[in-house]
Amino acid sequence: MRTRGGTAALALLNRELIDTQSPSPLYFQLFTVLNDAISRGVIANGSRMPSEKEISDRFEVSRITARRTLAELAAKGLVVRHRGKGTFVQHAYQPNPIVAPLSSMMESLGNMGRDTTVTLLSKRMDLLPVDLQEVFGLAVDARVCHLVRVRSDGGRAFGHYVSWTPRFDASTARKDFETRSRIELFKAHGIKIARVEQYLSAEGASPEIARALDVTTGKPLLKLVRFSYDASGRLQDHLTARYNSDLFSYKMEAEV
Amino acid sequence: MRTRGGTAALALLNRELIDTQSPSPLYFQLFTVLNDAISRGVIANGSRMPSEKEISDRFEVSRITARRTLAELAAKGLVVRHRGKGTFVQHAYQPNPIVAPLSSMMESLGNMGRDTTVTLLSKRMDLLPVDLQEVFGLAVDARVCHLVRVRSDGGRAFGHYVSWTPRFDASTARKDFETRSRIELFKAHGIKIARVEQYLSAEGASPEIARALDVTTGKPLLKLVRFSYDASGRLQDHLTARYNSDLFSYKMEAEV
DNA sequence: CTGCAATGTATTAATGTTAGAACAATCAAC
DNA sequence: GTTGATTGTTCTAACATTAATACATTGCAG
Repeated sequence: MRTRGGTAALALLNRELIDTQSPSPLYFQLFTVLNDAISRGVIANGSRMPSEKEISDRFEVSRITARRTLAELAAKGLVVRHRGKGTFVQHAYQPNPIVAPLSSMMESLGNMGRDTTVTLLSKRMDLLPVDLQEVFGLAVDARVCHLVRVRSDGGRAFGHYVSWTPRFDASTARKDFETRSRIELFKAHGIKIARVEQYLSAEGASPEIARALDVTTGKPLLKLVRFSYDASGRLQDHLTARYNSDLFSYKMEAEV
Repeated sequence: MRTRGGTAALALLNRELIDTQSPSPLYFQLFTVLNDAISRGVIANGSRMPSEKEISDRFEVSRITARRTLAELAAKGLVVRHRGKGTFVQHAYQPNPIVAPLSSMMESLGNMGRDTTVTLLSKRMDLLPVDLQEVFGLAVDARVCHLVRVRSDGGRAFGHYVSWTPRFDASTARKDFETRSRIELFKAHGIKIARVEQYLSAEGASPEIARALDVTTGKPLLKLVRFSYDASGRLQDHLTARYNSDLFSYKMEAEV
């Protein structure tokens, strides 16, 4: 029997990763597994993907399903397929994902010596959503500066930010929100933050955020919610950040 | 026209939350949205759910799909349905989710004055997975103490822990892993942790973990990976924790 | 009781998912 | 060239999802 070099990726694929009982289509579950493996570089660029037969054997699905999975990856441009040869990863992935220190003002520190850029998706003076009206303690008809931004590294968006800041006004130029750091902007508007409170959790990508981060709807994202208060205890800023955890994670170190 | 009190929950439901283009069935996307809202107490216990017609109008789906959504919730026991009356939430949900301080040894502090319990799902001397062999720097055939535990609060599992600890041995009683804190166990085995390194990200629930945490496969979970080193820089413990973020989140406060 | 709103039930139909099977075309190893 | 592995193509078939429509049954307000 010939051993054509084998498929290293195969060893990483496990029947336990998919669920026949889930209402989500099998081909899509498999797509998610392989897509993530490629995005994270677990299956290296240029390497051969498992064949249709290997996938169908390994995961106990029909060849049709295995085929559909690879076809979706090919449609997305992550792999190329050649009759008689096989399926190969073609994806200039980011070798090391961004690892940001988990500090109080992490968003601004997200650079970490990296050349990240911010894009302003939307800037409006808007009514607060119901759940924030209470915490801000403003009039229900108050219009508050509402920003939606995306942070990218090497052309790939990894963070999505939604913020509400009463003291920001319409006067600030769009470009300032893309080029100047958040701390600078706070200073420029006379905002002095004395205390921040942050919550970390996970959330599936809504269709809107999935579009902005170029991921599939429902993909698990790391979610950070930050409340920034001034010395008098008044809420000055509310930020909700969502991160593609294939490209970004928080790191924390401590001496014990 | 009569106004039967209306459905408060309706205001919280947004067309933007579902994606017609997603391969995931619409009824399942809607189920996820409503299930989460009930779990988090956003839709209060005892309150009326939106009717089939309200859901189908609001989300622009057929009544069949809206109906299927409510039927799934009823099958799971979260709501009860009465012909002519409507659908009502019946779920003794946890009023305040656990909010743990994000500190170095957070897992042990997860109690926070709460009465959480640990269940040991599995305890084996096992071969290390490939990706950990390198970081531990042990022989490939070394058998390492491998624990799988679940932490619950009020009968509901919120955290799933997988750990690898070379210095733990077969002698320790199962019960010790459920009753004694991790720090105590480290001490008892002569392990002195000098430095920890932690990474936070998000991950969809695998079928196995979904079962342990009683959530649907693919549900976004908060993931923490911790490396614990001794004074000589040797890795003494590796922990992967996954949290149901409906029930648990990390909190961080800082004076600036 | 009447009328409306809500859930329960049924039918038809278009489309998508999964499986099994057979065969064709391409590539590389021998 | 022969052989085996791989992807491409084409069937059939069972089942699930979603929609549109109609009608029945139950509960409640008036």
